[in-house]
Amino acid sequence: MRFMTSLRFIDAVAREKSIRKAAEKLAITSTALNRRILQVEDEIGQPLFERLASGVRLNTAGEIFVQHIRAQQADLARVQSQLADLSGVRRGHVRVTSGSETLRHFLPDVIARYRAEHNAVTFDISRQHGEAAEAALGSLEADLALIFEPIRSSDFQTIATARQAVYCCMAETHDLARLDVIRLHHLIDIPVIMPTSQSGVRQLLNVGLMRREINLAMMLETDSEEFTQNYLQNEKVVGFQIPIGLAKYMTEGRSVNGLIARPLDTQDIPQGTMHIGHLRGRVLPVAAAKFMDLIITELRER
Amino acid sequence: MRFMTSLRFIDAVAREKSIRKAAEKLAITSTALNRRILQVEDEIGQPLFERLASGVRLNTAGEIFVQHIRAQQADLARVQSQLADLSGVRRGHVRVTSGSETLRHFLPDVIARYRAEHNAVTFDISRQHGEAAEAALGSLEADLALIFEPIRSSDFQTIATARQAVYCCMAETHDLARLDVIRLHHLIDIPVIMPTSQSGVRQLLNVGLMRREINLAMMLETDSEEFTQNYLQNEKVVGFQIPIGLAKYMTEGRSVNGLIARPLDTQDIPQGTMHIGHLRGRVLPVAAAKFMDLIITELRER
DNA sequence: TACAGGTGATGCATTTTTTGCATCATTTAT
DNA sequence: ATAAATGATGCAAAAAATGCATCACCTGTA
Repeated sequence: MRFMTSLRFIDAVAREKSIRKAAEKLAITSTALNRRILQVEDEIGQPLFERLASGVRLNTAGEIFVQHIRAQQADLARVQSQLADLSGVRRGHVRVTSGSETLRHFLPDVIARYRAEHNAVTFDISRQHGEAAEAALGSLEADLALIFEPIRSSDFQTIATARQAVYCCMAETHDLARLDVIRLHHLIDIPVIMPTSQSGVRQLLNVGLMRREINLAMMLETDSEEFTQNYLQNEKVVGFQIPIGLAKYMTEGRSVNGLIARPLDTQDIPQGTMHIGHLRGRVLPVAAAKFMDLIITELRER
Repeated sequence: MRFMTSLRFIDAVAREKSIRKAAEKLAITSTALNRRILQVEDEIGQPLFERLASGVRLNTAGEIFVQHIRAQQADLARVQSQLADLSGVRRGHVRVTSGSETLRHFLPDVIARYRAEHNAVTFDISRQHGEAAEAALGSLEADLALIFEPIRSSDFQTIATARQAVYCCMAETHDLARLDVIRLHHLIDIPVIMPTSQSGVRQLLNVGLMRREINLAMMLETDSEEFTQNYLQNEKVVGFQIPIGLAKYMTEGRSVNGLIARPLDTQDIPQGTMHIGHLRGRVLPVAAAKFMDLIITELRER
């Protein structure tokens, strides 16, 4: 898009905080880039960047203007998606940001199902915890976010939610596997793997542990679902997960790959809410909107 | 704004429905304009215009794209206004569309008051009846609309309303001037000037007349407030107006320029509502938003 | 304190893009 | 049939964008 060039360049400089670095990324000389910026600043009637010895930084006007640029880019993407849609091509690009919970089973499933019908649609999945995910929506780097507790910003517009209880996850040979529902006191002196403190699951756990004044034998803290699941197969420890992060049927008590899931009693650990939504006030591209519809449908079936 | 040139050109062609005509208005040759359009169509990947022998016309893709262009232009205007505002200049441009009711006293008053404080703000006032006013908001040709009954589109976001009774307006020497409140049957056989049927006042009148099965002696139908007011001074006829369209103090029974206003009994003619609002989902430029605040304040005082 | 390594800005020649003229192929109204 | 519109296109001229070399400046380091 020729007519977006100058704006795209400004966005790049704002991100790199340096004209020369941005120029390199954009594969042009710093001279050309510098002059484009000077020209736009001239047209706007005021500088957008502060010039520092170490590079440049957006000033207040620049912040406002770059936000406009990003909104414009996002809207252009929506328009292109809509145009592709009406030409019957079903092209498009969807940018999703999510906590780690959905990355293992849920999102791969949903995306595969979506692409089975619209194989010209491409995806961008970024893994970010709640706050960062909301920021990504705000700076228009992502279209959709799946956030598990809590929602901080009022700029996040929730489209659908799903209540999720916390499950304990362990080898099927684990002593606790015999219980149908696990109480917190069962976990005393049992080694556990904890999610990191940014995660929603961890925050729910903290609430319950605090209230009951229970300390768990935390043997390891990680934000990697992959590590946790694999480790559980090797040693008799307990991990935590919500249904959306578990393989299908595990919530029904079946074991998968030697692992089994048991719910924590909701008297001990409250249920959390998974939020699916986007930036308030945005009109999503067709592809993103349709993908969100599918997510919501799938979510209801879980 | 160089980076808006191509988009501005396309908008112009869409409005003129002809490349050559648009080129003339834009003070360039049709060749240059034609090629810019071809270039954008090429980048978009599909045509935006249908080529007819009599000119061009937007196709579906074009409609979508032009709507995007106008949204961009409006948002850029908002950004510029915001930038001017933070530089302390208080520059800006406000485009208001309104029925005729407010053009005689209300808007001139409010604008004068606003410009007394912010004299670098310029205005654009267009007179349009309800439906057309809403369309102007939709195509982003106007920022604000003042509409007196009824609101048709759900895209219109009402920010404030004011109830307005219908008044009879006549020479102070008119027989009916002696009454404090006028009933519909008083008007039988009295010559009246009616607003045109698009106007909200006329529609309120129609409702009451229909219900009471009364026919008025309509001597003239006009959409010109100016004509009506001037004519009332020459002949003993009755015109209709709402308070916002009257000079101050006329609703209190005082005469102004030999004319006097008397309310129609609300049992006969229901009160109407004046709506002030903008296109749903729009973020208004600073100047427009502040001007709307002033309108609302003034409205409450009437 | 001097200096090396980084930053953005600028003059000038070169390349790329845009524009205008002349003209073509079509369609519509007379 | 013909005249008068329309948008498209080849080609040369004008304008704009780019790249190179270099300047002026700041910062951290020896």
